[in-house]
Amino acid sequence: MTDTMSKIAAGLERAFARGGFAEPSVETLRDAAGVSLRTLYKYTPSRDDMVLAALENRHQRYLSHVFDGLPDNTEDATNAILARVGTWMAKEASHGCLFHAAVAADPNSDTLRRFLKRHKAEVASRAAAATGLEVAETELLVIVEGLTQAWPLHGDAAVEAAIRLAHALRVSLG
Amino acid sequence: MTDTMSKIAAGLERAFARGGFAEPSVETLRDAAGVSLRTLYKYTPSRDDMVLAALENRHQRYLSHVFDGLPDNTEDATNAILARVGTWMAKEASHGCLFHAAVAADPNSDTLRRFLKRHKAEVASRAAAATGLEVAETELLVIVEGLTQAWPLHGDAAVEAAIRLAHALRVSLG
DNA sequence: TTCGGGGTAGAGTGATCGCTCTACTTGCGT
DNA sequence: ACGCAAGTAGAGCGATCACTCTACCCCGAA
Repeated sequence: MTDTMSKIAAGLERAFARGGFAEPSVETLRDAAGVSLRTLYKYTPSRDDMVLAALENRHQRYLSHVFDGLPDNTEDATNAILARVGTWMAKEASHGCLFHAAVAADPNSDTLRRFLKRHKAEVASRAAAATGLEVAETELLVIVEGLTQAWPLHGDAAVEAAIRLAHALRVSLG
Repeated sequence: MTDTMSKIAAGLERAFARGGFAEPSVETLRDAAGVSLRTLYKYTPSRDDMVLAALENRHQRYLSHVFDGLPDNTEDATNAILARVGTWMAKEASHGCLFHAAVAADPNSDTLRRFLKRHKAEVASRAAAATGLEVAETELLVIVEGLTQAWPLHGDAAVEAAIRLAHALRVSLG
């Protein structure tokens, strides 16, 4: 990945996160990317490609933020993951999950739906491994997704509720 | 609400549910509503009003589907609510929550954000009352939201995971 | 010194969009 | 019988959109 490409991807992610996927015109995206229209189209030959580039950037940054350097103890790791999802929402995603937003804006795109599925599957699998809750991966996904959607409405109270839910789940598994 | 208005609202809801909020043109919406362009604009004077009319219709139908005629026993009611969310997803919302989709398509609209908040607050409050879990309303919202988001990825396995989570929550509350 | 790859600036194009307007029809109360 | 409210059909308008194209600049290697 060239320097120009990563600069473009970061700018596109910022623009779509701010304005959603429907509204920003290609000119707005160009300004956010900080390159000329010709260069933007060279690296991302259509607006749809710009969306994909932004999501790829988002995917890597999200995984990094939530899963890098977790504590070894599985219960500590569980609480850390949920708290980090909260800080991610606060700093980056006050409007909600960007992948769901992309699918919502164009629900009939198979490419976007596959991208969403891949992203969530990797999140769930990494969370299951770090928390030691592999036998309840779907429950874990429900908690993380629920927290992501409830955070815009309840803020940190949603984080605490998610942590209590995860604790109850762990207890119920013995 | 006149006959024409409810026919329009039902058609608009169908059109936005199928195509998302960004893509369908007003001509497509007119076809879905089954009226002339002039009549459509008489009842919903702008495309934004068409979105609001569709969401209002959705709100009523969703509450009806999930909460009408629940069993009295709180544990049965809990399972029934989560199962009904699953059947709702299967029949009506295979692309995800329509309210989140609307906000995602236009994340800077205060009107839409307020609408989303009102909808989710009413869902959470009705769920808390029916399940007897008023002290854990936020946890309940996390479960319902998590189920809604996880269903497109895992189908009925998400419903079962949500039911297990709700059970663990009830046990942990004593 | 020259030349080519990779960048900028920005005008232009055809299509599509939200929305309005004119002209006509239909059904009902008096 | 008549008038009016409420509907249909669809052409037209101005703005905006995604995308292309021309013309130019800069810099490092041969």
